[in-house]
Amino acid sequence: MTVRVLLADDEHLIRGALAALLSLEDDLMVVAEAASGPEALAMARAHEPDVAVLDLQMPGADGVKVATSLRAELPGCQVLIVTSHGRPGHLKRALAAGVRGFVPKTVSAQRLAEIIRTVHAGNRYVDPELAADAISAGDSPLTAREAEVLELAADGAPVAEIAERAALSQGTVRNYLSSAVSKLGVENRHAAVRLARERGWV
Amino acid sequence: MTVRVLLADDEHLIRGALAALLSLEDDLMVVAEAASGPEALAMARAHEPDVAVLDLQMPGADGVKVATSLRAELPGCQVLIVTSHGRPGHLKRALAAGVRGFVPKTVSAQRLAEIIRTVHAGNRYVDPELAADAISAGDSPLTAREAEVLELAADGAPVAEIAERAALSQGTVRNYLSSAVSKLGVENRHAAVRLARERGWV
DNA sequence: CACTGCACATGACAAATGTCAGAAGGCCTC
DNA sequence: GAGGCCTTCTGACATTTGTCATGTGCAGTG
Repeated sequence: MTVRVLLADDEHLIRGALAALLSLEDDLMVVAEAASGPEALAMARAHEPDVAVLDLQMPGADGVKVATSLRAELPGCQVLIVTSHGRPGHLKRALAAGVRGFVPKTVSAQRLAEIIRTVHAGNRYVDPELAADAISAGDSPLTAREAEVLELAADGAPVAEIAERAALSQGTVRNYLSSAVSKLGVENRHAAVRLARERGWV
Repeated sequence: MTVRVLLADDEHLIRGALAALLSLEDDLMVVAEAASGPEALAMARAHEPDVAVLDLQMPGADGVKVATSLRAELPGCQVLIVTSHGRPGHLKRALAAGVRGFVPKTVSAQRLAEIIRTVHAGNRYVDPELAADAISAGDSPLTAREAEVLELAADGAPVAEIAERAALSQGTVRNYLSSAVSKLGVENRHAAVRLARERGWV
């Protein structure tokens, strides 16, 4: 019984190479490839794969978003996320979206093939190191608004702009920013943004 | 006549897949693989490849640094850089370091194989799109100090800290920051940092 | 040699930001 | 229903920035 696989990654080089390698496995068959989030969805609808191997960062819609949609449209399709930069928060989001596997690109193709089988069998697989990171990073100490404001502050926008975009008063924005900064124990909001990014909290 | 290739990329999955694909070509032989900058150098010394295919972002030392060292130690080895995120400035730095080829990971393995041959033959190859970006991005308008200060400002450090680390007075730091901001035509230093990053000027 | 551009500085002012106290309404929980 | 936490606001204050004018010294260039 062969496992029908959908491969989505925006880097042609990697996608092609991966497809070739996975095809060497007798029980795996790459039935579709995609280079963007929306394309991955379309391909999934057209080919109904057993397992979707998605890159976390893709143009259009990221792996987690695609996974969420897939979950709703093709419940029989298991999702496995592959990523280069494993931020702890992403793992949490991915798991919440019903993703069954989460691995860094540092694994070998051999291992990936095994993991695809694991996931296809209905089991979960999370890279132990990423899992450890996620646990040690813990939950976000930020409230919903704090995170929202921090996100709007991400591109260096002044408070006035953040306030406008969030439909809040400037004072409120500064308060949220201030409390986020103190919760994260950093110097200023820009460092806060970076830290929250690293931890995957925004 | 076969081309002896060194492959360096920190992502095992990609490296392995690439090695497999390139090995399908009759005239290419992957003689060594590395997962970090220093390792790439060591492997190059040991195996003296004809062409080194380096990922731009690797732990230890990035592709351009490795290229610089290789240039000095193994003049016969041509360097080809492969990257996911092609920032215009990187291309310039790479070319200055004597790199013969620069391509994004969105090319196919087929194309990559051709480009390896091109580079091995002593010719240069730069992805047209990246080249266009680099040209349109132009040269950095920043002076050496401005760039230096901007870099120190990158992690959201306050002026006082930047001043200390650069051994400058706070006023001077603010002046540099201010002139960088106005040269880049952005709102504040944080946006300046982001823009300079994007353009590869820092 | 005068001119230009860069490095570096000071001082002063305006604007943005960070911090704090306080206060009101909403929601949840014991 | 009292207490706790979140959201939202205001006002006041200290600190940090951004901006500008202005100065010196040094290197390179026509």
